[in-house]
Amino acid sequence: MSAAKQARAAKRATVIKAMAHPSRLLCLEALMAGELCVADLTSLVGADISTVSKHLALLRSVGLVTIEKRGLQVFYQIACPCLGTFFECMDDLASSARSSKRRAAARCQC
Amino acid sequence: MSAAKQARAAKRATVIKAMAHPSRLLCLEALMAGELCVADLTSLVGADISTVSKHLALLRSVGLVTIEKRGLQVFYQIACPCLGTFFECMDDLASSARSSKRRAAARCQC
DNA sequence: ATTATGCTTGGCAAAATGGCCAACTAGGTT
DNA sequence: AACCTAGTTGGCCATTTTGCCAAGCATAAT
Repeated sequence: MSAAKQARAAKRATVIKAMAHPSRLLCLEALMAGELCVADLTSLVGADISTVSKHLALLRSVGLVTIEKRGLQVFYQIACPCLGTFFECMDDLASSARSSKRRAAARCQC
Repeated sequence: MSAAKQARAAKRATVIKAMAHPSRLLCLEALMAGELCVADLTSLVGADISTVSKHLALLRSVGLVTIEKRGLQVFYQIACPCLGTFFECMDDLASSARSSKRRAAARCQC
């Protein structure tokens, strides 16, 4: 029983950890408007292309994005359309951190 | 423009990173059924109480939970009711990782 | 065939995280 | 006052994460 819950928590953590980085969130956000290749995402993030490639590989390994190779390029695409709503909810939390219970709850309208 | 997006991504990452650990997810999940004190959560997680206390402090620092002190105990409470839906979505992703785009998208119904 | 382009992978150093023990604080009890 | 009881905080070490460079790989162009 508890073992099953811990296993589930571990799986969830794997996916959530994959999102838990500014560069990776930036990529996810950009991809929500449509697919982009690695070069596009690299200029967006502003890091070395190898770094961005590894970030994307991580997102892909947990299923948050999928790829499609066309010619020399690799296009990354969002696999989970629900992220938008969730991100807005995170924004609300971020701006009401450490506030009273009532205020935080009021802001969260998911 | 891009600076604003990066700032937003950083804030989001702070909140999401706070969730990105099995023990913290276990706590959040348990708290969704109602408030619990640190001792309760500690036996649930199965780690040292000091470790759990630090996990909870982190969740609180980003506004995911709030506290209420009563007597000697500190009761932790969920601040963001939307987490349930999101977690289910993560479960779907976790079980369809590395699958084709079509399958992954089909499973995500958020 | 050679070269170029787009991306991935290996390796390494710096930084951040996680977990335990020990020490401390705040609120109750005797 | 002395003593519990419930949590928090500091310190330390082990592990993980992050990011750059260099090297490798696959596809396309010349």
